[in-house]
Amino acid sequence: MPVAISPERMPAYKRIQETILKRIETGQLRPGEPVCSERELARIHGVSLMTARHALAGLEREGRVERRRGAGTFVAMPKVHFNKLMSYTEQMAGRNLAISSKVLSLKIVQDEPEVALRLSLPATARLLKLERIREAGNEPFALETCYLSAAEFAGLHRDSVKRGSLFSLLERDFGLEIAHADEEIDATQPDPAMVRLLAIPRDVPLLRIRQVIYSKQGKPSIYVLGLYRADRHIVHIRRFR
Amino acid sequence: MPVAISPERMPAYKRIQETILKRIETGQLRPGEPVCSERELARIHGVSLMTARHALAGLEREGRVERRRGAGTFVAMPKVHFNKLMSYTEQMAGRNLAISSKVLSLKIVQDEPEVALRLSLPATARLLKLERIREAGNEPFALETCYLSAAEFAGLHRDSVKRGSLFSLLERDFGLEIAHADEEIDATQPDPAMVRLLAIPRDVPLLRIRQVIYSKQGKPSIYVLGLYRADRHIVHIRRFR
DNA sequence: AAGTGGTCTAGACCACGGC
DNA sequence: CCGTGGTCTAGACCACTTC
Repeated sequence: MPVAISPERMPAYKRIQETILKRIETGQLRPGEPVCSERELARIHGVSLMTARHALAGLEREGRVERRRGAGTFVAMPKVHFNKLMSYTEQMAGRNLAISSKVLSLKIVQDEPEVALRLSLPATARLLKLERIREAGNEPFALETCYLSAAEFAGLHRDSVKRGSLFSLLERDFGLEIAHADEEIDATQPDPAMVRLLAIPRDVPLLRIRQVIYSKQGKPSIYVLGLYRADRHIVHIRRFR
Repeated sequence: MPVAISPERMPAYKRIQETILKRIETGQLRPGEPVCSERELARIHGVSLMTARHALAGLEREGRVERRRGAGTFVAMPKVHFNKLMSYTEQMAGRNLAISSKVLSLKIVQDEPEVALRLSLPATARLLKLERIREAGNEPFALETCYLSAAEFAGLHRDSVKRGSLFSLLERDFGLEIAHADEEIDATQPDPAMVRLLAIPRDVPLLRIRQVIYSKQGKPSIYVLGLYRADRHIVHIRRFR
């Protein structure tokens, strides 16, 4: 969670946003209920109308609030998070499946130049390669292979990876700020090694998802190759016209 | 394309946006080049600074323009359209493949209640069902089955469907305004009928994409079940943290 | 130093919605 | 009718970038 900056040097419009967000998050303000009007906010916070407007307009852009001319401003209905980048751990948290993962290997490789290129690194760069089996209820569901710059993420050890989510580890220990990921999805027939690893019949196709995960600075930081048994996984996305 | 409202009753900030957009689209203003500053715009259009600001802020939200404090406002780099909803025809337009489609059948069905439910129609509603083979270079690539409310889209005939994109047909002849689509992606083994229809080997998996396409009014209007040979299709999406 | 965008004021009129 | 959000003015100071 981002630490709140001292409210001293925070712009007025942002202060107003935070007080409203706090009231939404604590449940004092429920979805559909009216938020203070622009004029009320201006009076309460001792700012001009334009500033109060700016605050509400920002919240509307973020989808937290809905504005209806002539009627007022209302807390938006709870967000459905579309196209949200989540780790396997996070995705499974919503279900009541006992999810675990098994580290197959964590090593440094230098012979996968095509991956290095995806990460905008020189073809000869040293890469951390992490292979994991994802399981739910002790049944293997997927194989995920992550690649990271060995130079940038030096000090990543098998022990730290074994417990908990890689995302939160990288965010906490390496200050990585994840912004977005570009994904390519197709499907393949499992090869014999995959059939054995995932303990699946030969005729279950695998969803293959290649992710390049970018930091807020726009740097490609992680490359993930995931193979998911297609009879147990569905990808949900929303597209816009 | 939305018809331009008479500029008489158009807000000043919107007029300013349009003049800038026109200069971008005609190539007078190229990506990376500076747009007039707030102060210039205010002077040129005879409006206050806040109004000029409002115009630029809107363009920035839409990703048309990039603002850098202390430096200026610049035309944004050409948009990469992520998570953009496009018909098969539109997707293929970018490639230099001769794409065509063959209508297998267009009929009215009443025995697929699960589809009716996806369209928020009563289970017994009559549905238009359109089955098409998509081909590129005379090679079959995909099977797409579209469902629409027979009541709402009465008058859709085989002849009109045979030429051109279904999307543009519905947008033009039925005033359908498409807003977004929710997709589910997984993969399956082709059954014998699919092997024959697509003329593929048995071991090529199929990407299965189920789309519910919504109108701007929020009504689910089209349901599409697509089966794409996975060795010839990749789905691209962007996810956000 | 000059110019830019970011924040802000203290007002104004309009169009729209609900009562 | 009154209150709401939507647009707009004519200024102001600040932080920042570029030169």
